[in-house]
Amino acid sequence: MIRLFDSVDGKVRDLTLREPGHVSMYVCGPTVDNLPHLGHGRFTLVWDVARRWFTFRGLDVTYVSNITDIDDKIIARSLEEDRSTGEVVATYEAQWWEAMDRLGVARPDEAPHATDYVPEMIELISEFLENDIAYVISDGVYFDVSRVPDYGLLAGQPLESLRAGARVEASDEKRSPLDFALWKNAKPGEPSWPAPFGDGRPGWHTECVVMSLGLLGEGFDLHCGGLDLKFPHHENERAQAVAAGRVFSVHWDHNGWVMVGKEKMSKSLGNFTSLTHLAETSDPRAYRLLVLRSHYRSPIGVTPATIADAERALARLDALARRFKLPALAGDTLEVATNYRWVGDAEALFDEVGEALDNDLDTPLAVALLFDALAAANSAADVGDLSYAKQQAVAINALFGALGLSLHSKEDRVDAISADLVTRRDQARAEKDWAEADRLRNELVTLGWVVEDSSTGTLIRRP
RNA sequence: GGCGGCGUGGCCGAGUGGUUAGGCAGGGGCCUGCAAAGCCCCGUACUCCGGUUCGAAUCCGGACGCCGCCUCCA
Repeated sequence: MIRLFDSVDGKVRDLTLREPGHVSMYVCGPTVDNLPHLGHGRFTLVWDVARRWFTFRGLDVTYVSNITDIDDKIIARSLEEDRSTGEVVATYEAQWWEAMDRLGVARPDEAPHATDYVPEMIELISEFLENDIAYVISDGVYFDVSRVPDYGLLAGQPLESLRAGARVEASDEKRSPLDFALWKNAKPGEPSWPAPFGDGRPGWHTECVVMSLGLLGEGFDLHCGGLDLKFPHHENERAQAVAAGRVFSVHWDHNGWVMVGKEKMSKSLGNFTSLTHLAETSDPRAYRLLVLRSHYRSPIGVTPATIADAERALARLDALARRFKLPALAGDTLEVATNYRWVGDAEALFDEVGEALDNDLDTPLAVALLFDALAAANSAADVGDLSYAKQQAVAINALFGALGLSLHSKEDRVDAISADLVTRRDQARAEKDWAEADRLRNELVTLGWVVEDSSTGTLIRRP
């Protein structure tokens, strides 16, 4: 049984499923108004890992994650870049998927776009207006949060204390500063859709309710996203579902921030590093390993230093893959445990790692166990127990694959000149001509190779 | 003001009331012609002050410091 933290009560509990054997999860996706940043990377990695693990365990996962393609920021961006919102969206959505591919984040089963659900949103808003749950003011339609008795459930505070601390000015026409826009009236030149309550565009909080319920149905299992979405975004989504008399997600969970120094990385602070930049300057797997090494709800610092640290750790994993000629796993296909044979200590390792991951996705413990196993595998191989070593190595590879981390064992293509140097070096070594052997090694190093000796002679690879 | 989180060895980062987290870096050793890769050993940490306890980094209380949410944000 998989246990997961629930943001509503702050407790870890069994992930109960609507349909046994099937997990329906909705992950709030990005607004494509700019390059994806490290914070996006974290949430996509965290929930990709969750999805992969559930799948590995044999659950049938339906993973839905939206693309917000209409929003104030997108409009602002189109003015800034002097091109249509459609072009802005196309550009940044393409960047988004490219970044996801580089991180090895598997594509969602469904990636709905907000603009494809406008009619459904209009229908919902109309329903709220009819029931006096929403009201019209000069700039649009607003949701009356006082109509939801347990508003504040996710915030962990009753409506009154939320209202007391509200930073938004209550001086406008809203009944409460916490009331939020369901529909924003179009200003000249802005993209808009016709609606009975005036041409305009949907507010952010409405799209996810409509899309999640539309694609996953009532009472879907898990709704997650970054911690910053917990309130007010998720609170407001839920409020709408409740007001509409629909059963919303049963389980909520949120991942922690990416920190920049002591501050949270965020759009408003403008302190973000793009995933595009990260991919250009490091092995994208390093970020995944970094994410795996900390708990998903803890804040993590993603800096050149921590990324480099992870890259060095990765080198040890890759060395294992080379040593045992392990196939690269993960990538687009989600691994499933039943495709492997778990016997002896491999089974024990799977049990231990599985227990860790089933317990609120304790990836740091899982990674620690896998590194222990790595040492054991190398150690066994060092003393000649190759069958045990290989068995462990295969299991380690499979389990990292289950978490979406692929170990690289691929051999680099060796050009004729380098191959010749290798041959000559092996010859020199056989003749114990160390001076010549070292000279040839230096030549290979100059050509950019890492040179290692093995029982079968000189091995070269790219760093 | 309300609500929530955090403070661990050089760095990153886990953690259960009492026996090793793990990674990176560093030191020593083994292996190696020398390296590289690999293996083994080492630091004996837990903001401070009280308390509970045979025993607390881990539970309780307090202090200090930091961060976040109550606008937009993954």
